[in-house]
Amino acid sequence: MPENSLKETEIIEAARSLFAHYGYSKVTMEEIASDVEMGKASLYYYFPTKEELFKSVIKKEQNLFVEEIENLLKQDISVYKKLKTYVNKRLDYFQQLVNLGTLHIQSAVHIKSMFKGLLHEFEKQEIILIRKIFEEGKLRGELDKKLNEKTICLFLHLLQGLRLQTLKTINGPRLENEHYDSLRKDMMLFVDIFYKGINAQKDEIN
Amino acid sequence: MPENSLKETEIIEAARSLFAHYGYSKVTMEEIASDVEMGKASLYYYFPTKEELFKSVIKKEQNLFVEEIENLLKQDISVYKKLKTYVNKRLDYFQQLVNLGTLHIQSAVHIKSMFKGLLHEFEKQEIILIRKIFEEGKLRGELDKKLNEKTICLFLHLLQGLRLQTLKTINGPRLENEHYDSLRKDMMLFVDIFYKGINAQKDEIN
DNA sequence: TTTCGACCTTTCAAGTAAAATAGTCGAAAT
DNA sequence: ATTTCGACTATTTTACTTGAAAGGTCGAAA
Repeated sequence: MPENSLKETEIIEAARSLFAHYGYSKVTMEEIASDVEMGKASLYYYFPTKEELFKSVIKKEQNLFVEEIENLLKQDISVYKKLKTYVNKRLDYFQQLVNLGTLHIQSAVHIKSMFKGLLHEFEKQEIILIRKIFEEGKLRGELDKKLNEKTICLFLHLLQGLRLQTLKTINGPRLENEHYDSLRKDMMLFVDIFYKGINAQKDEIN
Repeated sequence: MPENSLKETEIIEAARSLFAHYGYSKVTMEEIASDVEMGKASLYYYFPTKEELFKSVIKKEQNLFVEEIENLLKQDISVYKKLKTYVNKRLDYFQQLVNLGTLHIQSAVHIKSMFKGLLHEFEKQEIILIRKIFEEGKLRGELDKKLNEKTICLFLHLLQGLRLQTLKTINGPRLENEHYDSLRKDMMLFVDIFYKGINAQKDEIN
C-alpha cells in the first residue's frame, strides 16, 4: 500500500459505501464519480477499471482485518483464547463483507470468478496467521508439538466450510443477524472440540 | 417403498442412467420413454411429472445409502471405526450423486430449489444415523456421556461444509478422482480430531 | 499532474417469435 | 380393470433483435 493519494482513498471510501448499499453490479462509475464530485472519466485516472476499483476496496478491508489480527497476536493471552477471538473477528469480517454486497448469495457468477484470486490470496494470509497462533502454542507448551501443516489447513477449511454450509441453508436473500449468532455459536463449539482434539494428551483447556 | 411395479423400477433405472450421463435438464421424457420402449405418455401413468420421476431416482439412491449404513451399525466394531466408515461411505455416495449429474457445480438453480426438500429430508436421516452411532458410543463407554444434540449436528455440518468448501475451490467443471482422494484424507483427519475432541478425557483412540 | 466533455464500444434488459418439451386426454389394446 | 399411446395443448427454452445503459478511451484544457 505505498501509493495512497488523498483522492484515491476518497474514491475507495465512496465506492465502498455505495457497494455496501447496492452491491457491485448495481453501482455505476458515474454514481461513484458524482459522490466524490468528479467527472466519470477522472476515476479512470486513478483506477484502470471498475473491477480494479472494487478490488482495491476489498484489499483495504482485508488489510484492516489482518492488521487487527496481528495486534491480537501480540497480546499476552492463551492460544486457546486467541483462537476463539480469531474466529470471532473473522466472522465479523465476513459479515461485514456480505453487507458490502460482495459475497451476497445471489451475487453474479462474474463477481465470483473475479474474486477467485483475491480470496485465494486472503486464504494464504489466513494460513499464515493461524500458523503463527499454532506455532506460539507449541512454544508455550500449550499445544502438541506434532501439529502439522495439514492440520492448520484443515482448521481453516472447516471454518470456511461451516460458514458456507450454514449460509447456504438459509432461504431468502436476507441474512438476518440471528443466523450469524447461531453460526457464531457453532464456530465456538467447533473451536472447543478442535482444540481439545489436537491436544488430546492434555486434559484441561485453559 | 410399497408400490414397486416392475415397470416403475425399470423406468427409474433408465432415468438414472440417462441423468447420470447428461444431467437432469438435458434429458427429455421422450428419451427416457424410448429407452424403456414405451410411449412418452405412458411414463405419466407411473410418474405425474418429470420432477417426481427425478425425485424417485434420488430417493432410491438415498435409501440404498441408508440401508448400507444400517448394516454397518449392526456390526460389532468400535464406534470410532464406524464413524470412519460412515464418512467414507458418505463420500462415496456423494461422489456417485455428482456423477449422476445432480449436484454438478453448474447445475441449474431450478434443480437446487427442487432439492431443498429432498436434501433436508436426507439430512434428517443422516442425523438419525449419526445419533445412533454416538448413542452406541455412550452405552459402550467409548464416548463421553455429556455428548449432546448440538454436537451431533455440528459434526454433520462440518462434514457437509468441508465437502462444499473443497469442491468449490476446484476450477473446471471436471471433478477428478484425485480431488476426492484429497477430500477423503481431510475428512479422515477431521474425524480423528473430532473424535479426540469430544472425548478429551480418554487418552487413546481405538 | 489532474480533470473532464465528447465519443466509442460493450454489455444488458426487454421483447419476440419459433422450436422444443412437459404434460393432458380420450380411445384403444391387453 | 389396467396399461398403453397418438394426437393434442400449454409451457418453457432458445435464439435473435434492439435500444438504452454503462464501461471505457482520448485529446484538450485547467
